[in-house]
Amino acid sequence: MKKATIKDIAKAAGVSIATVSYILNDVKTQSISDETRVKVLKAAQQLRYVTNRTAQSLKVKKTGLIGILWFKGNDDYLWSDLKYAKTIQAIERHCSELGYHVLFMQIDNLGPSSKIIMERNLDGVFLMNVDQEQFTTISNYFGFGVPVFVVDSYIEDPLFHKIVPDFARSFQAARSLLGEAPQFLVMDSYNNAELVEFIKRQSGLDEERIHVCCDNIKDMHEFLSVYAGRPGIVLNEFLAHEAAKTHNRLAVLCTSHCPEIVPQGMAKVAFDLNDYKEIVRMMDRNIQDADEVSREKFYCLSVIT
Amino acid sequence: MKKATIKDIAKAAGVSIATVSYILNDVKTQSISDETRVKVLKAAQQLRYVTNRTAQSLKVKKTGLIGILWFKGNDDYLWSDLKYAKTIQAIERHCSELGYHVLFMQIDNLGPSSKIIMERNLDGVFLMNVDQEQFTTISNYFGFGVPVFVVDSYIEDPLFHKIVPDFARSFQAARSLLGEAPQFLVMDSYNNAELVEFIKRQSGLDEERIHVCCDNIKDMHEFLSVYAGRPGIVLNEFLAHEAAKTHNRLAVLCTSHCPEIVPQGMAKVAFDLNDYKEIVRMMDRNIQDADEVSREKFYCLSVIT
DNA sequence: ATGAAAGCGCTAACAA
DNA sequence: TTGTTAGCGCTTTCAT
Repeated sequence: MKKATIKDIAKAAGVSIATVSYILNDVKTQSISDETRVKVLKAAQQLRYVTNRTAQSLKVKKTGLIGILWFKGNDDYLWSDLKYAKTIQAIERHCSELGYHVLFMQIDNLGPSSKIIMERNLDGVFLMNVDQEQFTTISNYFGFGVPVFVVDSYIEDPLFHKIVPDFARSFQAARSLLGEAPQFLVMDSYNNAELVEFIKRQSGLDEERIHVCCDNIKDMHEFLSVYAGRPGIVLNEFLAHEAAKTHNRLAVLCTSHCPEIVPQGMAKVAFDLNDYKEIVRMMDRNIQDADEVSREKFYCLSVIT
Repeated sequence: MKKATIKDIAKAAGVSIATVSYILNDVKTQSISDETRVKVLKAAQQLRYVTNRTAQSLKVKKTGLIGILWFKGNDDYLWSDLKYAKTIQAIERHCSELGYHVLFMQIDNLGPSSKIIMERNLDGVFLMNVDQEQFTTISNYFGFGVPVFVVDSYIEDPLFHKIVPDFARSFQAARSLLGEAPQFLVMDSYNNAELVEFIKRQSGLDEERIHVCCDNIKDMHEFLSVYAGRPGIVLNEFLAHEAAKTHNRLAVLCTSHCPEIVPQGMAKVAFDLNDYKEIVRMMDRNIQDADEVSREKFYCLSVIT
């Protein structure tokens, strides 16, 4: 029970393989008589033909494959799993809409893993949660014209597109939801140190009023105890749950993309994962036009309140 | 800046492409002089050669691609996202160990989507959360010898391998952790109705003592109110959190694979995702040996207490 | 409107 | 030990 090829169709329909290819691909520059078109299509159906994308890719030098490389540093936090799970879902959904398939890979060191980009001839790549060092590693791994979009990293490198939540607007929104200036910030951690710094800056708060959460939840509660009864901002729904045990004047930025779990009555600001539709479209344009000029290299996931 | 091919290497090293192929693939049946081996390897490195897996796949008729098709019915529960995110992570990790790459796809209807299996020539497939109907759809889509492993479905079809948590043992464990017979069961829902029935049976409880959770959390609390103060079992950590608000004699089966979020002091039974190592190995064997006899078609994720 | 044929990059059987 | 070559399934140019 072997799979049918265009050759089989050609034989069955009594035409050449070129003709079959024209018809199956609906090539516009080629005119085909209705008669043969029907003949071929019928044969294709009977033989249960499906395109062999491997062969097609080899020929057209486009695989239709988008890679998602997820750097899973040491942190194995639930919030991080969920955030990226949601992100991956959004990316896959929109890639799918445009006919792309998604290769998913967790990596812990970019060197060997990033070979996948070249080996598999990925058309485009999403990099999630990479730090500066990995960034430089990968950036000289290829100037091969593969569009690379980086999620949750804040790096000034014109080679890459950057995607982050719209922190500026979300802090603003949080403040206005609180109705007063926040006194402190508790935030989740990122592999990319620059992003952490960027977030801190955006919050407008002094360093000592900011706590970056690591594995130890005790530290957070200790930090929070200083601000008892004061209003503050928490990044990510899970930390918000913890903080809610001792604080009630909180606004939470839903960086894990699960606004539904924020405790009732707590002010929340979410981000729009549907923005990935536009982002994937942009990647697609980059793929079509190798030298498409993309002015803007920063994409901010828009705020939902 | 084009990518180097074995042809380029051959030219650079002054040998034939066959020789290059032999060396790069370390073909055992072929003896190669140390001299040429070194020459070729050096050239390969200099040219930054990486295998073109597309071409290779076409030739050897193995893509090294494993598909994960995730049926995301209507339910878009957090617990479900997390459960399958964790599962996908485990599968990817172990596939990676064996040199496979993972194609990830969310589907809402199996017909068109499952074309990916044929188009991309997937070597193996994991199907997650499919119901009976989709099952039959896909099962006649191919007897193409692609090993298919089904996660969270309970169907008697010798064509597929089934993977489910070890419910029998986990109920047992839960009971003994409770120290007494559970009076009720609250469980998460699955697309696969048979699995739901199977779980109910395994619990050993009467139908009316079992509540299957849908979107409405109110229903659950209503159900629970009947059993105030009585011991019971909850499937999945998130529901456990809800239930914990009114009940304290609970044992939770961690079907979302996040035992770390079970409230302190609550009895919990988890499942071992590392079992996927063996499962993926089994799939690998099936791939190598098209007609490998696998006696056992059921895999139960083992219990951790 | 249709077909012949080259060739994408690779492997492997066969020849030398 | 090394090289020649056919061919995997497809697209596409150029003839017919």
